[in-house]
Amino acid sequence: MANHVTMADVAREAGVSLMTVSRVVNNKGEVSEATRKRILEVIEKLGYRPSGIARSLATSRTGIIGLIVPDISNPFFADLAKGMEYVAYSESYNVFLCSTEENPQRELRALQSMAEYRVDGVILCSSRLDEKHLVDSLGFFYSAVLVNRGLESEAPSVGMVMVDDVHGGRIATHHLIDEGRKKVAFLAGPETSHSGRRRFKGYKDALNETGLPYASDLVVHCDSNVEGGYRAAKALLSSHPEVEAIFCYNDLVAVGALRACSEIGVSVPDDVSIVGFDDIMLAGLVTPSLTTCRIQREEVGKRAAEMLLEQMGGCSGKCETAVFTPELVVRNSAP
Amino acid sequence: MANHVTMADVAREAGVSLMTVSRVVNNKGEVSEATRKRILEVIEKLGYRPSGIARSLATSRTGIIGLIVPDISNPFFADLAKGMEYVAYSESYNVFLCSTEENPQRELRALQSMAEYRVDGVILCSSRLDEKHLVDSLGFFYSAVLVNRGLESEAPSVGMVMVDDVHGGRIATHHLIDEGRKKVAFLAGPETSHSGRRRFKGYKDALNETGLPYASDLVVHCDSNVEGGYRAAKALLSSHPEVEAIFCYNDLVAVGALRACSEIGVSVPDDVSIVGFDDIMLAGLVTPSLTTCRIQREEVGKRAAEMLLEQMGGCSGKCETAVFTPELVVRNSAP
DNA sequence: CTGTTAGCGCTTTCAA
DNA sequence: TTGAAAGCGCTAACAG
Repeated sequence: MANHVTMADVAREAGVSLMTVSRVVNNKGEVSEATRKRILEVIEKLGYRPSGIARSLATSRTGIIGLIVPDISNPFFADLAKGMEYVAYSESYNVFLCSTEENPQRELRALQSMAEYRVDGVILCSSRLDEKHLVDSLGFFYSAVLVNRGLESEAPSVGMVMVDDVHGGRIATHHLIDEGRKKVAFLAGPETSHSGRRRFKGYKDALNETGLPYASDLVVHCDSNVEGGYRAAKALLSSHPEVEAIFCYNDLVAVGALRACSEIGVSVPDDVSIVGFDDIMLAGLVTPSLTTCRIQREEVGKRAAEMLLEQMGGCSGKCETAVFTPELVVRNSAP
Repeated sequence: MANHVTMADVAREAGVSLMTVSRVVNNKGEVSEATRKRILEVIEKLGYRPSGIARSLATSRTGIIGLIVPDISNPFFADLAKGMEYVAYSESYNVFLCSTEENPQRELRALQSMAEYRVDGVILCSSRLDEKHLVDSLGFFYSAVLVNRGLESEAPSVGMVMVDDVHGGRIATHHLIDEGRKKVAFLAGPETSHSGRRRFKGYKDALNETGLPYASDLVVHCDSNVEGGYRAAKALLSSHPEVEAIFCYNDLVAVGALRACSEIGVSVPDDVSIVGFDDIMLAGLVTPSLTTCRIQREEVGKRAAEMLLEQMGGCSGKCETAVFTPELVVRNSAP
């Protein structure tokens, strides 16, 4: 059962004014020890809980940071969230997390409801929205940080934490080519993914730099999970058995590709070598273990939170950008 | 930049009263087409967003459901959250997710902040709180559903969704014993875990039923993740090399045990066989693949949300309990 | 040290 | 079909 005890009830019961109770509740201003103690007792006795809603309305501060991710069951985002929450909690903010199932509609709705709820700031990860919707939505927040999603237009007080996906795509693809593989495919993840596009650019750059031809039918979009990678790899390998290597959008997709290979009797890394992206825990656990591009996910999350807190703290003008560089982790799927 | 456009601004600009704007915003009550259109235009032009805070204060409804889990990076809870959110969103509730890092203090804080924010209902998963703190905290909510955590005392309007862990522990342990293993250890997970205690009961029941002796030094607590399982298994196997089988608190722990075995040259399942719990995706992906007890996680999440919505809907008295029965999935780690 | 007076932005009566 | 008044529970800014 919920409580309907209000501050007024406490004040009446304790025989003081609202303000005195408020001071005690917020540890603000001078209150004599005697009354403080009495009020505390009444609060306890009545089971009073202050209303965050009312307080927020009065102060126009919620103490809440919104965090929006495409899919919380992707360890990449779960780890990011962990880093971000760590910082937020240590500054006594609470975190309002929404997972949008890779669905731009849901993303829009999450953004909207956070705007309506007047969160103090929002961290938006790997947004799948187009530039216009994104900029419009961001306009409703005092401060915001974008993770892994650039902005073409100038947006005021929007921080950015980026991963150098182009670089990641390059080194991953180069690694495959250095092994002597000529036919390198790319399982590109969701079409809406901006990091996917940048990884694709890195992939193409590497092909160019080594004089290998680019073949658009070796690039296949897929869902950003094991199932998506499995399906895409199966289709790809059956229509293009000449493929010698696959660069995957992320580790989940790569694990799916691994399964597909094992199922159709293609040996990894002998017949086909595979590189993933992210270096989630799973990457080191599958057989063969996955060569991948490591991203310091918790650090990315922490940095995003710090940036947001700085922004909320004051100087709202500055629009910082932090960049994390992925590094290649060589394991057995592409030695 | 945030907006400070209020309903009053819209009313003034449109030359109508507050109420008329409110009616348009909420699609409630009769408003002439002409004024409705005009108001909508002004809203668009001014970039007005209603304040959820103010609305909640006036209506004492937030449209938010709180979800608290010990660790969102555990796929078990991520999947649960997915199922739960699916139902919540389809009823146009928003979900406020908090991950407590297995820390009872943080759990208490999450509960408290959700109570202060007057969420319409809360779903609390695998609570690590003791009975008293738990019952006290629950008292602040209109409605609540507990997942995977029983309550000894009677609590009004608290629904429960349980997994039959005792059964799971029994069948897992029996499976190991049926293979001919006599020395069966249990990696028990966190001491604070209630499902761990129930799985332990199942484990002991199975030993009893087959006349095997129970040895307390074959039961080791550990963190609920791969690292925890790895460490515990390593310690266990070095002090008790006679162990022939390990039942693990969950799949993450089991995967850690798998790694430990492989590292110290113990073959699974030849020397030691291993059974996990949950059947997360990872279970089918590691080598050897994991025998485990499957829990229909998304279904559990959905059921919890449905139960909460029913409770919020009306008849606050009834205190339902749903039980899900885990089933054994036999793979290679314990054939 | 304590209390009073105004709101915060919205919705809920009730009236026009 | 529209509006005015009151209040949701709290805090800011002054008084005393």
